[in-house]
Amino acid sequence: MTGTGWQPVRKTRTFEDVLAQVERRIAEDGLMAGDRLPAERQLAEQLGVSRSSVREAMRVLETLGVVSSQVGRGPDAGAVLVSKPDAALTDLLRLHLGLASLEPREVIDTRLMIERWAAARAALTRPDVSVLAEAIAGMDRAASPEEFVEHDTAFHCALAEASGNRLIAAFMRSLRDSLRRYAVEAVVRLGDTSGLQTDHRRILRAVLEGDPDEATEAVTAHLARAYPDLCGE
Amino acid sequence: MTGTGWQPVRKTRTFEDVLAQVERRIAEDGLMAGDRLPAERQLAEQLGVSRSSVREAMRVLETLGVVSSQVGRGPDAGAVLVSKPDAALTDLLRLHLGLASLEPREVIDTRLMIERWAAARAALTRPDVSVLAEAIAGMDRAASPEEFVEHDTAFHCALAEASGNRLIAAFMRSLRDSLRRYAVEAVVRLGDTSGLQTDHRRILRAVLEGDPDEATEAVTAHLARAYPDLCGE
DNA sequence: CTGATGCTATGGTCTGACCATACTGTGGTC
DNA sequence: GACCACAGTATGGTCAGACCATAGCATCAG
Repeated sequence: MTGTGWQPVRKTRTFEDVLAQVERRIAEDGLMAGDRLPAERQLAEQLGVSRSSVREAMRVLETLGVVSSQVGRGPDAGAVLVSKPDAALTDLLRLHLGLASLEPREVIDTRLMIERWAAARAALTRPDVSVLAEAIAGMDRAASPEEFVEHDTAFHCALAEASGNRLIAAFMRSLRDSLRRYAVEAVVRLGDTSGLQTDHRRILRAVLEGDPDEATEAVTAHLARAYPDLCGE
Repeated sequence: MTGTGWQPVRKTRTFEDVLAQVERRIAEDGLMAGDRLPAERQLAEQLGVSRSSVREAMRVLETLGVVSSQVGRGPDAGAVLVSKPDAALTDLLRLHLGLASLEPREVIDTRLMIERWAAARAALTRPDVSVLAEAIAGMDRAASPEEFVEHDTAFHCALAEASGNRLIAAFMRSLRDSLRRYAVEAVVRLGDTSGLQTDHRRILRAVLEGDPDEATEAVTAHLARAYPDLCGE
């Protein structure tokens, strides 16, 4: 289950074996999101392992956003395959930020990279921009920095969604979740949000007009305003 | 432990409580990579839960690349805090690709985005390029597409490392791991690798000369050659 | 036909046991 | 005193079996 390269010759643990078997079954049977996995007790018997080991494997799959477990009985109960990488990415970023093994700077830089790319892509695909417009209106109405950031996050995540790339959109959502604290600080530091709103409208206009270069430029200007100390790129 | 937003009012499971406690302890005590967590039995007693629940929490943390468990006794035994997000990202991508909830196109596009950014950054930071040069030499010596891709991966990952952003470098490694199969196919399809090598040398030169625009351009040209069907960006 | 009620399969949790591992300390030997 | 063999022990890994809460399902009474 772990990545391809691993130096130590460590013996494969039972739950790792379960993971491999489940992954193999997913690939061979062509299982998709929405399909059900066998019940824990059943899977344990099939693989000749204890239920504990199956449970640990399930926990891993759940952490990776691949399965969702529901108690009870019926079609929706049991371990169902899903596709929710967001929580996994968010947890990953938050924990590694907490461990100080990632600098905020690195996370913010990553966000800059994603956002510029997504804006250009969104301008090319001419998406539905109603969510973007609504988010801008929400920011206009916002009565507190927290509320402003809430709608700001919605705006930027919608922009990433509009790029049409689900991986990048998921990454963007996770980055925003991890950076919410810093975003609020930035808004408080700025005080006046009218400049940010001007930027947002410029980004929206560029997307509407299908001008990727202008969209990239607008996003760059926006982020330079929001994080002036990090603009040196 | 799960991300901030979660609609269902689902009762907090015990292992999630353990995760929260451990995370709190990491934050409050300022624990860093290399520090040890209490033993499973000890932690279970401290938190008033069973060892099973502690183990499930450990499995999650291990999946996220935050802890590493070692059996035996001594200073290196037990659950040690680490910082290895690579395997987590790789597993995440591979599983979601297997579930067909992510298209190869989306992953490859993400790679393009990262690579262009990293090349420009590397050109600005003037890193040690010996690894890059060695990777190019390795590709010259390669006797099979698999071997070529091996060194090609090393080259592109080294480029990402050279950007100085560990998050992006980790993401790049995971992307390459997930895409190894497609990379080999691309090399086989091309047949002749001399063009790719010309590109690699151009990228290396641009980084050496500290020219970020040329580096971006070189990477773009390289990827357009490697994935001609995806060049429409 | 409808509603109430017991049944049952599911995940969630706990307990207690045993194993393999790898360090630690002890004691004997040279 | 230095060194080595060996028992002790704390660690994670695994298993078996039990009990609980949940939630759909089947049955039966009206």
